[in-house]
Amino acid sequence: MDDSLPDLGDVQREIMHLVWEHGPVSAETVRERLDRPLKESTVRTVLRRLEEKGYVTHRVDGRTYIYKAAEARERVAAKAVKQIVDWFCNGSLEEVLLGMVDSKILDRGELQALADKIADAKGRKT
Amino acid sequence: MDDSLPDLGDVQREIMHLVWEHGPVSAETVRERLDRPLKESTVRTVLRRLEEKGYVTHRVDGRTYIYKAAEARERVAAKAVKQIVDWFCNGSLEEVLLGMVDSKILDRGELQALADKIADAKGRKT
DNA sequence: CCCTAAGTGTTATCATAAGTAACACTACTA
DNA sequence: TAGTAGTGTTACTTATGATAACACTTAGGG
Repeated sequence: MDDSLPDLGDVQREIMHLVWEHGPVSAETVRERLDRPLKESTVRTVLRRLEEKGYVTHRVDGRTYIYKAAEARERVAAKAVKQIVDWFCNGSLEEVLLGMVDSKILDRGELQALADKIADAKGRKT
Repeated sequence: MDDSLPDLGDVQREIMHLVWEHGPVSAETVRERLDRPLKESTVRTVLRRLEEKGYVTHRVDGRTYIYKAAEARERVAAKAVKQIVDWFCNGSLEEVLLGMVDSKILDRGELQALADKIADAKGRKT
């Protein structure tokens, strides 16, 4: 979970979402809340693989594994973004942001607002 | 090349880099510049697959296919970043940026500078 | 005290995709 | 006209994700 994009398939991502949203969960809980109708064993397999990859950890409660996220959502996202920026824009985050404006993903106003908000936040904290 | 992360393997990414850096290129040119020693046919296969995925297009020059990028680097990066932001941070780019600070990928100073630069650029243009 | 159910460990199948490449076909050019 | 450069087709291997069955274990109810 380090030097590559979040190598997560659809199911894995969905499950990570549940783990992030609903705090520590058992496989059964995950299965219940999941949209798609998966078998217990399937859910457990996915959780195990997520653990192998370092996305979650577990503790044991009685006989039950309780999984929790190993890292916050935004951190995973942040690393992924960094990876993209490094791969495609030589590390220039600015370039990516401008690319977003360029491809209408972000409009100038939003970017401006974002810049302001960040500038503000920093002003207060530093 | 739309609703998912750049689904590119290592070789594919390397080749895209060459295409982006060196403008329109033939398979042979790519092969020459590539770090790893790949056979012609391998390079052509990769280029063909990149074309299927919409990352490059080609025109024919004599008997030779000349490939060029279908989309600018920053745009591909921008879309990828958007995907990440949507998947992991409910579309909040701000959250991701703060996540980057949080995971020491970006320090507050840099973020500040970035915010300023962007604010400036906008000020000039809008 | 033993059996059942809940939960885990192990193992497997299938599909897709990436990396790698050989081989066959075709059409200029010397 | 033959060789070469370039393409089209096809293929093999490995990895991983989605999915799941089945076997094993143990705590708790009867």
